[in-house]
Amino acid sequence: MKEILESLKNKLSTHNFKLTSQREDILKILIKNKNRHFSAESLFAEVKKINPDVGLATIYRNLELFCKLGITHQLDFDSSHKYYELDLEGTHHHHLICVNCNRIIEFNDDALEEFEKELEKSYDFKIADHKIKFFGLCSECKGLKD
Amino acid sequence: MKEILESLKNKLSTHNFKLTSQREDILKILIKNKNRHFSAESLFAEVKKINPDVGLATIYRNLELFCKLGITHQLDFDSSHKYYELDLEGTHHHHLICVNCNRIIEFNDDALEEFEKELEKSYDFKIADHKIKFFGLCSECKGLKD
DNA sequence: ATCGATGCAAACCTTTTGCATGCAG
DNA sequence: CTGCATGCAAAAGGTTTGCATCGAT
Repeated sequence: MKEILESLKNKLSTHNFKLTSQREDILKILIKNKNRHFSAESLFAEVKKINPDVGLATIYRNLELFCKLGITHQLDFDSSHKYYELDLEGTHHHHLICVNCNRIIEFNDDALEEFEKELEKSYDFKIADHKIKFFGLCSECKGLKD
Repeated sequence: MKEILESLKNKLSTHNFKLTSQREDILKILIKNKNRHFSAESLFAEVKKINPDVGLATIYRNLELFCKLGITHQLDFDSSHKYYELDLEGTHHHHLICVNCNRIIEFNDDALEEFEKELEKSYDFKIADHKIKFFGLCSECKGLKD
């Protein structure tokens, strides 16, 4: 935990960005909630609990900065809000989204690689990244709908 | 072409929605550009060429209606605009998006079914739908980057 | 004739930006 | 000290809504 924060702070100073208390507070919240998907607004609410004086614009500006530095990345579950997620190594994953309770389950994509290779051949396309979401009913909601 | 329009108009009247000239104009544009992805604004521009008096609010209201009726569906390529696409049977597909020239190539997903079945087993999740996008370089841009 | 559909403009919501002040380096 | 970062408020951009009018049934 501590060492994640240190390495991210390090990434900031390496790129000559200042280590402000706001940036540290935002990083702390992101790290503490590794697998949560934050909107700017919801992150703002969390950071305010630590530092009531933070401004929403600071959240937006730093989320943009963090995405550029690869500290976070942007998700697009819906097209009226932007969502962000901490981008730790070895956590590349995708989402199963329950359409009933909105729970989001993450999964890895090892099995996808083969499919990608075939796609690249068929369409003469070099794949660099992907975004994959499955929608349906999670184990609990499946039961309820029977 | 003609018969697609008729069947969609039929879907409207079946559900007791009125066949206004605006709705017909919107459908005509969508059908004529089957494989284009429209923002409300770009669809508005096209419809205006046929009917200069149409209002943007009408475009929004009807795109929402058409999505409810399954005539169109919403895409989320980026989270600051909503994009829409005609939803014809047998055209379920996904997208290869070139990060260099923004070209969008569509592909079918037959090979994906097996992967889905495994996911359902592993996570005890009933998959109903999916959204899949691959990002990379298309055949032309691949060459340029060599 | 009725009530849903439309056009316009205003409202809304999320995100971005300008500017004066604050603070890390 | 210097210039980047911040907070605030205003602006921007996309979408939705209220209201009077229009027009399909």
